[in-house]
Amino acid sequence: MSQLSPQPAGTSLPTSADVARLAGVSRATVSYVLNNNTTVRISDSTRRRVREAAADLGYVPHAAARSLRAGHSRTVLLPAGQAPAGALYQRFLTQLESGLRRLDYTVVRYGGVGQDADEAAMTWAELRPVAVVSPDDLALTPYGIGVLTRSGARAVITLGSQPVDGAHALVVDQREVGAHAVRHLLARGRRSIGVVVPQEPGHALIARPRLAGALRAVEESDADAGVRALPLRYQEDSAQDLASRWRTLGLDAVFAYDDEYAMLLTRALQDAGLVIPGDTAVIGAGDLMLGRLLRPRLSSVAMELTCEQRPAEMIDRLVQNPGGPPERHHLLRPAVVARESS
Amino acid sequence: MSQLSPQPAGTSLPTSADVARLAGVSRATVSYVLNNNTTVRISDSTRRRVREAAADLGYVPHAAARSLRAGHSRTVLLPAGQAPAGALYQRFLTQLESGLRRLDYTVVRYGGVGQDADEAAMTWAELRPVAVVSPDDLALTPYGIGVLTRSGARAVITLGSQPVDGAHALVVDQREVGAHAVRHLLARGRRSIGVVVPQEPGHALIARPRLAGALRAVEESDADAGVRALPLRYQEDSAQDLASRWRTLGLDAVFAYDDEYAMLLTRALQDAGLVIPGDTAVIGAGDLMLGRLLRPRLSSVAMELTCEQRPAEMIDRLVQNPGGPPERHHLLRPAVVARESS
DNA sequence: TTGAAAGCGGTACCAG
DNA sequence: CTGGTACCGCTTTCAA
Repeated sequence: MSQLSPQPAGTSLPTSADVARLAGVSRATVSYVLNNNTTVRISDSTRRRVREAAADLGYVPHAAARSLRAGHSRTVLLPAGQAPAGALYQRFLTQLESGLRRLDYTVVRYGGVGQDADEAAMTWAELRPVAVVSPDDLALTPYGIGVLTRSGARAVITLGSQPVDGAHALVVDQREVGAHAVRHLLARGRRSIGVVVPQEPGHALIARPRLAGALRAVEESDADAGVRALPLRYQEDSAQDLASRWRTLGLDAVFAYDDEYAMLLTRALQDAGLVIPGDTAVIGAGDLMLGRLLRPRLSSVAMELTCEQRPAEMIDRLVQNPGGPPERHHLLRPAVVARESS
Repeated sequence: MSQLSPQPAGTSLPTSADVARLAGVSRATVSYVLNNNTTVRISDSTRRRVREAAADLGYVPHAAARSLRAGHSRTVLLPAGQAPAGALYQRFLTQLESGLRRLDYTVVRYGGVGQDADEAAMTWAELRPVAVVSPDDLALTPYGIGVLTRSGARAVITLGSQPVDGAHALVVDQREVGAHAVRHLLARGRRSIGVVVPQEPGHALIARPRLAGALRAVEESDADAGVRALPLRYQEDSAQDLASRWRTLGLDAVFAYDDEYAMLLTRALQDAGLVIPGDTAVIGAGDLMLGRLLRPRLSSVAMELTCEQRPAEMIDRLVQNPGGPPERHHLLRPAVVARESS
């Protein structure tokens, strides 16, 4: 095995032709050897010579040339939406990414930048990705899906609350989070329920379905209960303002959007002299460790993004076996963790 | 302007030859028109015909073919390290990413997967990136830098605590965070200082330099003070365990690694009957909103990852103007926010 | 078992 | 102003 020695810091990287020349064979042979092509028999001595030549020169194949010739790449595109991703989603993406890397895909993340969804689809298509996982704040259209499909993408997958026709879907249904929270509060006998709606724009895409789910849960219940949206900014003064108006709102419970907003609001309510859960029950979402440190300990809707089949493997399957009917997989598993605050 | 109509869902994406045929011109002309090549004059009528043909066919250029011909791509590689990134770092990467996208680079994030740094460098080199920003948990070696440089990378930039010879560096010196915290505690008259060291492996790369900085700050001071490392897991029982031993440790202050660990530890100390900051001063890092909700309000080392020059623009400059001496830019701006806990 | 050669899709030179 | 054409680096028949 040749040493990885600092090559003559010459001009540019050697090509397979350079390797062939040094090994005294043809470029074809180099390709066979380095790709472990089994359909062709190469003598062991030749193999060794080629390998040594490649190592000596520090040969690195040119991915673009290879995929141009092959007609397809192993690129999976993960466009990041405009919104800064939450921790849960980040973790999911990171896992997906390393899962795909393990299956030997090249993961390309496209940073969100103001582009119309159809423009974006064309930009992505330039890379001829073998699969695309698109978050729903980019609202892929059927036209965009068509472009990507025709560009060679063997799987187009949307990730978010809304499936799109013609694409597979990893469904993250945030409505279920709101519904779980509200059902829990109703079961606890609460009837007048506030639902915090963060005013930070990045949260809108999650807040709206959570509120919708809360509303639906009340409608579906027999109880004579009501839900009210409570705008809140992630700032102490905003929370204090809301807390000071609390008694006039006549609420006996609140689903605080997530644990961070819940902690913010809880503190403000307590400072305003309200007793939790006596006067008002509070539940958050995300089941952060920090919520357990509150007094009373914060109830929360715990969430997991999981799938019976690992998403990376699912994508691999769809890529290897395209043409099937659109698949839907629900990823979000909410579960109420009842603690002291409700 | 032609409509974006659903093309005949035919076989595959058209090539520039198809566009040329439909427009009745040569492939060269198509290339000139679509790239707005200024060195060559094309009649307006031809331009229009080409543009229409391209739109009608839904033509999308093939990025691999283009960069093969060009000999280089506009790909910037952002390998993600093994460790799950913290919120600050995530935000930085996201900003960098969209900054680069705005400058028309294609950002490729490589998910961390168990590879030796030199192997990784060769894998990256296959993509012929124009720049690489490598986090320091991948410990790029001079050999790896050589491979990347010779593969056409016009800027290799390390991101982390340690600059590497031959590469530019965005230095994130976590030691300064520990130093700031400890200097603050010393100024408050504290002399026996604990430093929390999280036991979660993902935090080691940050925790170690923060501890080192804390030690250095004590050494550099005139005070007769000492620092002691306090292993802690991010679990209530671990914090309770530490708190129960607290009095035997004889500490009058603690730098709790970050605000989350600080909140965890604060709660445990208070539950154990200790008074903060009377018995023990506490300071965290990160300046989370939630820390302000604690009683006493949590002091913290606020951090910002900034640079007089936006990192994306800096990379662009290095790419356009390579060959200069290695640059070092310090990104981390720590600043103590003294509240009630210290 | 190996080599020669034809492209993959674009770009850019040079001739017309 | 436009068309023909060589070539970027690699894979893959087809012949030898």
